[in-house]
Amino acid sequence: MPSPSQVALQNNYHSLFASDHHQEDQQAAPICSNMAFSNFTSATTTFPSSSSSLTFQSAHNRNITSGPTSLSLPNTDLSPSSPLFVAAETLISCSSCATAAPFNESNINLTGPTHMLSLHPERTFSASANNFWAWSELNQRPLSNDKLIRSDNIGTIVRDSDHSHQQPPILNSNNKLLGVSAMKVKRIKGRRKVREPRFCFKTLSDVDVLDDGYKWRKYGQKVVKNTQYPRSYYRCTQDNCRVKKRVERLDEDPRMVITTYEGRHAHSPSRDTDQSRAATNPHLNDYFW
DNA sequence: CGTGTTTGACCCGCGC
DNA sequence: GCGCGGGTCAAACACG
Repeated sequence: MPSPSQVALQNNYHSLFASDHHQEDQQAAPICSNMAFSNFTSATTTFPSSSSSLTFQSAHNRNITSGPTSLSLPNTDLSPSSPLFVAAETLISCSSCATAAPFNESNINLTGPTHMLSLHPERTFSASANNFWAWSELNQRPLSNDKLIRSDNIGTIVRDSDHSHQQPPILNSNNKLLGVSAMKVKRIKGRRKVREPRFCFKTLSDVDVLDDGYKWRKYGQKVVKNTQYPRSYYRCTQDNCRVKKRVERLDEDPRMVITTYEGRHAHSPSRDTDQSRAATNPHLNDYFW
């Protein structure tokens, strides 16, 4: 019996990143004959036609629930020129060919610096080893991480510290979708300290805290200025693991939950969760972080 | 009693 | 230097 949060995840999960800026380098990998996926660097997603729509399904939907519950994104959200980010465990299906498949290394051919979003080190789609954070090499527009966070209150994806010399990509102009930003730096007693990498995603969910396989302890809640919904702060309960996450609802669409992870887990997801997940669907871990 | 949440106070970076 | 505001702390509380 899945927990309420798991049910919500099964029913509603989709993870999506996109931004408005156009880039010239195009790299699309077909999943079915009339559907393609592009990574952030290519910044161009190909659709069968201007009137078609894409449907995102989670692996959980497909394998656990009796019928697929999915979210059809309106065409206005995904213009052919918008880059598209999909979490590694997300299934993508095409409205016109009725097929769905999880993104993975075998059915998608990705090249370039970074593509899909996953917190799982073994599921790195990046060309740079062990960097499983989404980032872009192409965008040179200077914008600090702080400004990005404060301008939209959504959160950011932050590059791996190994690449902190590069300039951050940008959110789109509508604050509707997400982008990638630079490392934020914090100092301890005058010494420069590198901030942990960040990764955030937007999820359609009834519950605020999604079951991501890790155990979290809430350590704070804050009402952020000019926002309707409070932001909650969580820390991983594992000893010696300093991963944190923030959870907040989107003002413009309260159905959406913005989850921002900071840091990398130094351990596997909690065993209990893994077992319950594996019992329900033996292939689920193939798609999960 | 152990574990997790709540919440007001505090810290600190940033902009002016 | 000062004020603002996001992030964190920690005591009190809730719950199994």
